[in-house]
Amino acid sequence: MSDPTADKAGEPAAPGADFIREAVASDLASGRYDYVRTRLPPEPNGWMHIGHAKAFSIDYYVAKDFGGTCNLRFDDTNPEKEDMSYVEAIMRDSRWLGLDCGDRTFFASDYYEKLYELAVKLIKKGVAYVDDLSAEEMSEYRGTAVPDKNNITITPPGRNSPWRDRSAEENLDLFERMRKGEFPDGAKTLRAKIDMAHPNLVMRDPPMYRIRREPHYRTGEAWCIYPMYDFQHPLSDAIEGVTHSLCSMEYEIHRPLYEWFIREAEVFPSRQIEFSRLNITHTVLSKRWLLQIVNEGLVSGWDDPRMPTIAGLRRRGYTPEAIRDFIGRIGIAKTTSMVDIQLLEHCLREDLNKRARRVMAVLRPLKLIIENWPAGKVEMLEAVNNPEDPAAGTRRIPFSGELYIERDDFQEVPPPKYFRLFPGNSVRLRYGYIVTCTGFDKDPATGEIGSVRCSYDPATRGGDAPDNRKVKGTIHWVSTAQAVSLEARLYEHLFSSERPMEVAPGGSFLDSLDRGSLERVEGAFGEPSLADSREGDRFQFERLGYFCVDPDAKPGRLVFNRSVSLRDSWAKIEKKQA
RNA sequence: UGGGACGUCGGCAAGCGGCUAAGCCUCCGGAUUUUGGUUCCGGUAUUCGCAGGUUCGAAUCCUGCCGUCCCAACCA
Repeated sequence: MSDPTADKAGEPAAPGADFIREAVASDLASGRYDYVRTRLPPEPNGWMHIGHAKAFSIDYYVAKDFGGTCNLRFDDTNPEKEDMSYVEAIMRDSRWLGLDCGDRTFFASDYYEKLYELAVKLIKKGVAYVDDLSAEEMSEYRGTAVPDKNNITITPPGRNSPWRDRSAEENLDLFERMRKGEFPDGAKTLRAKIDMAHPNLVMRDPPMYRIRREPHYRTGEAWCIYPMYDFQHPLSDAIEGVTHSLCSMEYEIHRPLYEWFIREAEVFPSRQIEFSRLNITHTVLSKRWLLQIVNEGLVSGWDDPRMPTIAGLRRRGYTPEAIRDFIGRIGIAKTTSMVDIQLLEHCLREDLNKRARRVMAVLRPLKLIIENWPAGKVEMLEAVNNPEDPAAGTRRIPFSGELYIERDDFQEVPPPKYFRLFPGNSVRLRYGYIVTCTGFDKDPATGEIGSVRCSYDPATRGGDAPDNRKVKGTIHWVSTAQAVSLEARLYEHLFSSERPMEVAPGGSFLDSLDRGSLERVEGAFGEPSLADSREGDRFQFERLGYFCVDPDAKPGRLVFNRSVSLRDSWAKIEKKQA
C-alpha cells in the first residue's frame, strides 16, 4: 500500500494506449463529443467475476483518463433472474476493487416510464408495432440460422408478420392495453419495424417489449411489460448522456440496432465500442455456469476461494492491487484470447512479496528432537518480519529442544540434489541453529517416520556459521510447546482442464471440475505470533506460500486459506527426475 | 454462395510503409541468497495464418485463399 505506483496499477499508461482510448481521443478531437462518460452495465443476476472486473476497469479508467465520469447502471430488465442481493454484492465488490462510482449509481428500472414514452414515440412514427405471433412463430418467421448438412449455417430471408402493418392508432391502443395487463404473458410483443430480410438476424424486427407477470425486485408489480436489452440499452445510455458505451465483442452484431434505436428515438447519440472479453485457463467466466456450480453445491458459495468471482478472490487472499495489475497487463484488444492463470498468480505473488509479513508454520508436522539441547530450555530468537520491507521490523520466536518441521524436509534416503535433512546431513533451522541429523524413528509396521533426532551446534545461534562452513539447506520450524494449531486450506484450480469451456460432445463442463480442488489440512501448527491474527490478515508462511485468515476462523480456531504458493523450483527438479 | 469479427513467440500483446519485430507471463540456463522465495544477468519469432501483387522498401497497402470465434432467447 505504501508503494505509490501500486494504485496506478491497472491504469494503462496514457490516453491512446489502446484502440478504445484512441477512438475516444479522436472523438474528442473531432468534436463528436466534448466530454466523456462511460457506464458499468451489470445485470444483477450473479456475482461479479474477474471478467466483469476487466470490463468495469476499462469503463472506469477510460472515463478517468479523459477527465470524464463513469456511471454504475444496473441493467435490470429481466425480473425473473434479478435480485437485490446481487445488486448489493456487485456494489460491494466494485467498491472493494476501487471502481467506485459514488452517487452515480442508477437503474434501468428507474427509466421504465421514460422508455415507455420512447416506445410510444416509435409507434407513432410507424417504426414499431404490436405483434401477436407466439415466440415459436416469431422465431420461424425471422428465418433464423439453420445448420445444413455441411454444418454451415444458412439463413433464409424472414417473412413479415401478418400483424406488421397495423395502424399506428391500433398499435398505440394495443401497447397501452399490454401495459394495463389485458393480455396474457407472451400473447403479444412490441417489435421494431426494420427489415425482415436483413442479413443481420438481430435487425429482423427485434422485440422491444414482452409481457411478463413477474414481480420485479425494484418495481414490484407496477409493470407487466418489460423492455428488452436491445431497446433499453441504447436509450438508457442516451438518458444518462453516455458518450462511449463499451461492451464485449458479442454485441458487435447488435451495434447497427443500437444505432437504429438512437436514430429513430432521436436521442443522445452514444457510441458503442466493442472489445474482447476475458478468458482464463482452468476456470470458467460465465455467470450461467458459475451459478450452476453454486446451486449444485459444488463450491461453498459465490465467495468460495476457488471461484473466479471478486468475492472468491478476496476470500482467497487476493488484493485489489493484484487484480488491477493483472487487468492492466492483459491489455485490451479484439482478439479472442485465453490468459494463462499463472499471470494472475504472478501478480498476487509480486504484490504480496512486498507487503506480506513472514511467519513460520508447519503444515505436515514431523517432530524434530535436538538431543544435546539443555532440557527444558526455551530461547527467544529474533526473526525478520519482511526482508523486502525493513520497516516491518523484527519479532521474537521461541526455540526449544523439541520442534515441528515439515515432513517433506526430511528424507530417509535423499533423492538427487536434495539438500534438506537426511541422516548425517546438516541443515539450518531458520533464525535458529545449524543442526545435524543423527537418527530417526520409524514405525516398523507402517514405515512412517515418527520423529527425527539431531544435534545442534551452539556456536551457530541465529543461523550463522562462524567457521564459514557451507550449509545449503535452511528449513522452517515451530517449537512444539508454544505452537498454535491451525487449519490450512489448500486449493487447486477449480477445473483440471486448461479450457473447461471446451466441452466434449455429449459432455458437460462439469466433467473437468476438480472435486479434490480443496484440501483441508487440519493438524498444522504455526508460530505463536499467529494467535491473534484476524480475518483477512495476510502472511507469507515461509517456504510455503501466501496465506490469509478465512472468515470461518473463530477465536481460538485459526483457519488459513492458501492464496497462492511460492514459486517452487524444487518441484520442477522433482518433476524432471520423475 | 447468410451476417459480423479476428488471425504477430507456448500464453497475453505492442507495432499505424523504412533502425537487427517492444514488453509482460511461462519456459530454459547462470549469479546472489539464513525462504530450492526475492533480486539480478542471459537465452528463446531472420519472422508476422498462407499465396500472390503494389513499392526502392510491407507484419503494416491490395487481391485471393485458409483457419478461429460470435449470431437460431418474448436473456443481457
